[in-house]
Amino acid sequence: MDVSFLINSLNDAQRLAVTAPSKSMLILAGAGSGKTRVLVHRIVWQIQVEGLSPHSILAVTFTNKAAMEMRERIEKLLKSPTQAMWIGTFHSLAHRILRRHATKAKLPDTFQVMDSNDQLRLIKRLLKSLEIDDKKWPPKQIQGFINAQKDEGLRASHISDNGDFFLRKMLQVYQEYEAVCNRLGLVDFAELLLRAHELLRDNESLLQFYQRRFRQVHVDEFQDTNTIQYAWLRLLTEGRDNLFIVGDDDQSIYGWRGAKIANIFSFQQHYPNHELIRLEQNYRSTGNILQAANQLISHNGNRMGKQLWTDRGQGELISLYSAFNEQDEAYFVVDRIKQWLEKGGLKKEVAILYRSNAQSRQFEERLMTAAIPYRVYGGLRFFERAEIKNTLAYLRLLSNHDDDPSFERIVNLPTRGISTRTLDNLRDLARSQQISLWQATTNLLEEDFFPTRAANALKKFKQLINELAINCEGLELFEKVKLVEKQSGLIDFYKKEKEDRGEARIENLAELVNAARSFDYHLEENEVLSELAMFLAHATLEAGEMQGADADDCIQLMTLHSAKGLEFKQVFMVGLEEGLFPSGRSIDDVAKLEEERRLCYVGITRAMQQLCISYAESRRLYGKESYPSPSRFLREIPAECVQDVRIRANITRTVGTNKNQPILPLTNQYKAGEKISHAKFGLGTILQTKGDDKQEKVQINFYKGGLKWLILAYAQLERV
DNA sequence: TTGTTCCAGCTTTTT
DNA sequence: GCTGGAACAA
Repeated sequence: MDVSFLINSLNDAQRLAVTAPSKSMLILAGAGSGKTRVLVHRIVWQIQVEGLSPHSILAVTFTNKAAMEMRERIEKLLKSPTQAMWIGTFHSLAHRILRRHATKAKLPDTFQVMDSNDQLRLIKRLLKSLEIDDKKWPPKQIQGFINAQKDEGLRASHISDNGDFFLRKMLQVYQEYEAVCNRLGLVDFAELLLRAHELLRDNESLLQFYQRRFRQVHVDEFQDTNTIQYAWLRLLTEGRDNLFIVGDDDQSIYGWRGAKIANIFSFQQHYPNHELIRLEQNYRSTGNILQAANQLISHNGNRMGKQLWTDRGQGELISLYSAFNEQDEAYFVVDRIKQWLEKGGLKKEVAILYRSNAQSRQFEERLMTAAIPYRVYGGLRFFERAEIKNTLAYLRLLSNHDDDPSFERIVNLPTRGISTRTLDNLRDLARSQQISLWQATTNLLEEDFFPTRAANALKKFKQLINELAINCEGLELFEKVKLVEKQSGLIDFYKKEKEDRGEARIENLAELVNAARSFDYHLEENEVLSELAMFLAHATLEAGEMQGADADDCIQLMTLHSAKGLEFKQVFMVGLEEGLFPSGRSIDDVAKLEEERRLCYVGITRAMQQLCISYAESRRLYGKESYPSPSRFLREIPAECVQDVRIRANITRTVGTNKNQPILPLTNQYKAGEKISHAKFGLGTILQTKGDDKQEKVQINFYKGGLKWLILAYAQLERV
């Protein structure tokens, strides 16, 4: 068979990666170096040349969008459908496995996934019932704590509080939270991964089954994997030498949500036979842009090392604009956009990238007055909208009466006269008897516990849910959704809202019916679940593309984070000021600062033709005027790549020298619960750890000094 | 049960 | 300086 089409279009490094014989591979793929292309061609190569069945291929991504894109590109190249191939996010694959082996995973068949909002609500409720002060133990922090532990593979029972009061409470909530989730059949995002890992770890035969099935495992954006995700990959592949990972340590920007660049280094140890290939030829940007990016990122220590290059010439210089204030900055950017459009450029080729969402407003206002259409990324997503979540809560309650978060959400929505007092009674009983709110309702109604009014209201609610269940029987999925929207009273409820607002909500409800109509899920073997339950899981795992058609030609506004993976001919990177970018919260922490620098690197490398960087000399922030100094990153970009747009700024831009970071000694790993002593702050207990080994940070609760994050390498801690 | 007022908090985001 | 959530009054 002629497979030249698979390799003709590739450069040498890409071809090596695609055609290497089966073994573990690490592809260090720089920005714009054709990483997805390599992944896609590699998979098709394995099928068409190595003769692998699509059935035996596993490909893991981080976002649903990336997974879909990969599947489409493979199908296009392969010219045949790929249903048999497992391509998906870590979470959706974990979910799939858990569905198939729910019992072995100690989950009820009807288990449902809850999103972070539901999780937070559940934790808040838990704190109330445990009578824990949410001032001292903020729910958000507890949520972060629980998720961080799960990301590390730790259950509450694995962690010892060592007598630390603060930590003990955290653990108590964690433990209680685990119990409630188990009782209610609810699984949060981190739990999906942890469960899936435990399932394979503890079931030898099952593990062997999947090891044999997946002859090749591919991972995209490997630098974003966290501990448990990597552990899961290791279970499936270690010793089998069949793990193919693609990543870029310089584009790791998600450390704050558990991603560990160190996994790349670990990979090199755990898979000693692996081959390392660097993709350094860039097909996206001009020479100037790449030179700036290379120079900037060279200020980071602890890199795998990589130099992007292009054979396409230097291109235009990078523009630098020093704005008087944030309004001037927006004015300038929109002015340049007008010029771009006058020269015949398209709106969708232009992106404004900022560090924080709050910065978008200035640009929106100016674009609006200039009557230039734009699109802001990152708002609420479809399945996260209140009206959608409310409808889904009804549907969830139909499929699982014990789903407390859903019960809480809609028991009095639309209002049906159920007071907080009544609800408190329900919660008390549910808590003391370890039953769900639904069961508590049933029990208390039987006992004639409530005064008539409350009792009637509750009966009405129960009756409504039961009736809905009966009426839904035998209906198509979308008819169920329609019926629930109508009979629950939600539609009438939203009709009463302010006109435009209510109308938008009702439109969304109609859209939900459409989503249900077009939802086609082919049940696989072993999957006994109803279509409804699968639809609900789908809604949680894939909160939905942010709305607005891609086809629309408009200016793109987004954070630097959400720009990762995208490219634009004209990029504006705005707000390069100390305290904003790098963020003020990262300035005195080496690891965080390096992540900010990587973020800047990501921003620069989004630009294909023109990059324009700006900063403001004065900026209104949180109601106060501030006078930030220009970002340090500006000094790390070589002067010869840059031109000042106005004679104004006189920041010194020197060709950055490699600040050779001292090689810090490898530090001891601390675990939550360990007691330590610090020269200045005294005694304390470790709460959690974060970051890579040389820049590992620990959160410590000091007996005297309170909560602190310290860098282990500098903190000079001693075990007690 | 709704509307008002007060107050904290304020990077980044996916699943 | 704005927002969302919680506490409170009518």
